[in-house]
Amino acid sequence: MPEQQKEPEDPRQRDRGAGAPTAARLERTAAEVFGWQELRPGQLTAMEAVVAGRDTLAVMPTGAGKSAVYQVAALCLPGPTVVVSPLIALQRDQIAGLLDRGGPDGVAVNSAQPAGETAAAWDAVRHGDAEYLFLSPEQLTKDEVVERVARAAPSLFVVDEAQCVAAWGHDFRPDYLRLGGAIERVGRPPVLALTATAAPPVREEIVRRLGMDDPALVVAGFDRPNITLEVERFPDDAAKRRAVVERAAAEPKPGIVYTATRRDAEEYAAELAALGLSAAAYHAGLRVGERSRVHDAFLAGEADVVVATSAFGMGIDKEDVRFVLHASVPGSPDAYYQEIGRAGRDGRPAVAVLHYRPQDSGLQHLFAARTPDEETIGEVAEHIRDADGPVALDDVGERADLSRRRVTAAANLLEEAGAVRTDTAGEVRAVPGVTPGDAAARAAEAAEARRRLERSRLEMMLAYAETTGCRRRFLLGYFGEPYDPPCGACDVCEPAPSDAPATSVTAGATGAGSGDGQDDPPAHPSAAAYPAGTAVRHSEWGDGTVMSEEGDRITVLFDTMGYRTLSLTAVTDNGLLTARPESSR
DNA sequence: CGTCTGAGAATTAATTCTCAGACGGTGCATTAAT
Repeated sequence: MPEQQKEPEDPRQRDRGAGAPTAARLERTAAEVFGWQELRPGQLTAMEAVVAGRDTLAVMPTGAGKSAVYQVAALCLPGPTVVVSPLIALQRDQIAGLLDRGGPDGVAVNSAQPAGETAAAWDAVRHGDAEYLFLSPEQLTKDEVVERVARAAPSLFVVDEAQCVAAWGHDFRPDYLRLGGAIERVGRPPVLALTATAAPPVREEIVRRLGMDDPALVVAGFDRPNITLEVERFPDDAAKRRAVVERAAAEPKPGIVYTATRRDAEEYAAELAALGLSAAAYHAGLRVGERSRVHDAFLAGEADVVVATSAFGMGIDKEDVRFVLHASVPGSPDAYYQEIGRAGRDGRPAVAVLHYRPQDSGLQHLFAARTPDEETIGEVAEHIRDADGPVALDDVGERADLSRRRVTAAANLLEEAGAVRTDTAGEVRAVPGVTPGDAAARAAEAAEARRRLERSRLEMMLAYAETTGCRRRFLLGYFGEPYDPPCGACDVCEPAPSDAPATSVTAGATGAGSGDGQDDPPAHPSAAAYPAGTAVRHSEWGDGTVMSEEGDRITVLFDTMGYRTLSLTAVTDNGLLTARPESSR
């Protein structure tokens, strides 16, 4: 597999005296303890940074390669390693994987295991018998847990599936946004954040929320050239449903079909089963037993197709998934790339097909529009002020009669708005001079900015569905990776045989002038003025950064407005955009 | 934002239509009732 690697950190890092011996030690550990004879370049780079004591953000597309980074690095550091993982099932898999490979012991602390097991886990941590301690972010909101972890003096703090910080932290699982505080409280060990998919603003948010200091960024193998990208557009629902079912039946197995609702998952699964396929639905409304049965059957190769909501995905460590179909458009390119990334991990051909009907974006629009109500934020602000000193969020929740989740989400927003601070004991207090009314208004403004970003992500997803350019270029551009089309593996660069007239020739494939109008337009003179990464200021939308360029259009991520695609002609004609020095950020 | 559902109306007796309201995704931890 082609492995691309970026090291924006100081290249001199490699030449430091300890560099080479560290690499050798890491490689030896990987081979002797885990049986990995070879490390990929990205893996080794990330391990070296971690062992050198540096905060590190690693963006790597496959599950197996990511875990190896902390598993090996941990053994070259003195104390235990804390691994924050979003799903208890994922923690179990990791611990079982360590056991299978004869690696060091891992233990977990969570609500789903018997008290005896938790007690044994803490014993193992206290006696230095556990190299890895797996926790959910929620566990780290408990003083008792934080104190026990701090006493164990961890030498590394890992946040696995770190995209959850940005994707779930704002509403669904707000304790993700409080991990930075927890890291401080357990002694501020070096932080390693791992994710398969993170666009630049998501990376920035992970770094900021976790309080990472001058982190090394390792991005490896972002493109997945063996996955063919297609979009099929449908005006009506019935035709779309037929196409999804037919495609799922026709493609080589196994595969995944993603739906927007639980109900759709059930219906598509039933239709496929009626055709004689081994198909099962998977969503969060199923009983735990049924979920693990479907999950296990898929991994064991006993199921042809799993039809699922977004609940199915993390922890699907299966190499030979041949297709990922979307029966509805997801809410962002981030979610889409994450989901199609489960196809073709073995490097063999796979296909990702988005079945697009514009009305389907309505549901995603709703999700992106939801925002915490100002009244709740105001109430929380008042209770924090009335406490007249540091107060635990649990107590605020009790007094305000609000769920812990809502209180935490509100407190996070208030903190972002500068109206509340969290102290070293994890308790919150009001910032003097800010009235609860002001606080709520500022927090609501922060929430509104967030909502705009979510909506613009959805717009980018719809733009992907409607683009007339290379789809790979579009997606990779969104993730900050320049790409020169044609890719030869999307429906734009290489139309499917059925709708490609024999005479049509891919633009640029031959020098012969057929005059078919496919020639690229001449580059706009000012395109060069705004390469990806350029910091710009818009007269109306404020500061932003150019994310990608395509033809005469550039896509800019504005700090408070989200993603916007601009016509360069309009930009230059009206003087809308000025470059600004990077340092003004 | 879009779709489904159920109540009630209208209307060629058992369907058809309309309209208001509900609902839609992701998981942890904790608690209460068996």
